[in-house]
Amino acid sequence: MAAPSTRDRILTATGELFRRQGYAATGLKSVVSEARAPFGSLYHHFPGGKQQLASEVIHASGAYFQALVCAVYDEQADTAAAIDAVFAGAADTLAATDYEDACPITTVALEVASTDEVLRRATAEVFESWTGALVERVGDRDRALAVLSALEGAFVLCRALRSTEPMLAAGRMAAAHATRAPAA
Amino acid sequence: MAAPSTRDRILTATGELFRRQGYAATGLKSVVSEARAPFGSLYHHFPGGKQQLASEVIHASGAYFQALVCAVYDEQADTAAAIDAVFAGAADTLAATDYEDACPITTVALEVASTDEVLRRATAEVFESWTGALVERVGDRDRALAVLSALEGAFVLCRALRSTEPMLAAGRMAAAHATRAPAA
DNA sequence: GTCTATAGAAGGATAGAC
DNA sequence: GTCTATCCTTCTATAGAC
Repeated sequence: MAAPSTRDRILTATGELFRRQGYAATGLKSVVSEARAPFGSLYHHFPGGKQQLASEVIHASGAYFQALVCAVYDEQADTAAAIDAVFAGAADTLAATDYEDACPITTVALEVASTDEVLRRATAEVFESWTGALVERVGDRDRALAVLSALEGAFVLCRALRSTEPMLAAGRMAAAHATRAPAA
Repeated sequence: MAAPSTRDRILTATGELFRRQGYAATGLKSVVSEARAPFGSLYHHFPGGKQQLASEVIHASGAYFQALVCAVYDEQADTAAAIDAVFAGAADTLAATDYEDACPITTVALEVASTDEVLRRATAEVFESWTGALVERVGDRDRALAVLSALEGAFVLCRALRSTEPMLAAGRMAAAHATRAPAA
């Protein structure tokens, strides 16, 4: 494959730093240092500054994560097995990465929800896209939102407790719920 | 009631800022300004600086939130109604506060999980305490962690989407799960 | 389009008068 | 124990050479 462009390296580095430590704690100096790019290139490629960079990172990592989860999901034959596989896969990844590689946008989403309307909208678009993909698979929006809530919340607890236990517990609940008949 | 002490005003103000915008984005200058306290008082009462302040805030808001949730829970007659009441109450609070008044420590928990071991432990202790309170009520640790994951994740989605829909969907799932017979 | 240097504001923390 | 002034670092952003 071709070597990634400066712009792509900046996006990737920012995404990793956001996932690990969030939006406010991530300085643009650390970004260019991590991306091995000169500082000026950042404002050349992202004239809108930190906000534009964050907006693009949110959408890019959102799309990447959605593709990843859908790939795991669609390998399985039925809904229960698919949900199980997604939560078990998330648990494995957490354990294998020292609890760093969780949802790429949750931390940022919480930081900006009440402080930056542009970025809040970006995270909302990503969550809506994920919800749409889940609706196609579990059948209705109510169950899709419930399953996604379980996954997001389990990421929080696993990272704080440094344990995969919440992810596995949430997975059992989500799999059972997604295969139950919808309520009246 | 007596007027709150300078120390208490600092703790309260910090808790509100953390809940709204997180740890890294909250400057100590804003804290003392919000608390109407002189800057020097902060280091007089919290010689350990921002980390000590955050640690105390995490524990204090954690205890406060636990008491609040337990009070709502214990007013109900059975498990399903209790879980319903907690999630519905969270949804009402979110809508009434412009989606600002959510879990007081989630944002901070995610920010510090991979960057500050002292604070990560503080958030872990709080989550463990909540889990213990839930175990007493829903019967086992697996279901307690699943219900808590659903609640935490729903807070994330509700704040990002500015909708109570995820909280209500997660509540239905959690109530059904908490009343189901435990798996073998 | 790449890169360096720096401006101007805000960050955490400290000293010391009162 | 209250409060002001300040230190040094880091932040976002810009200017301008190459």
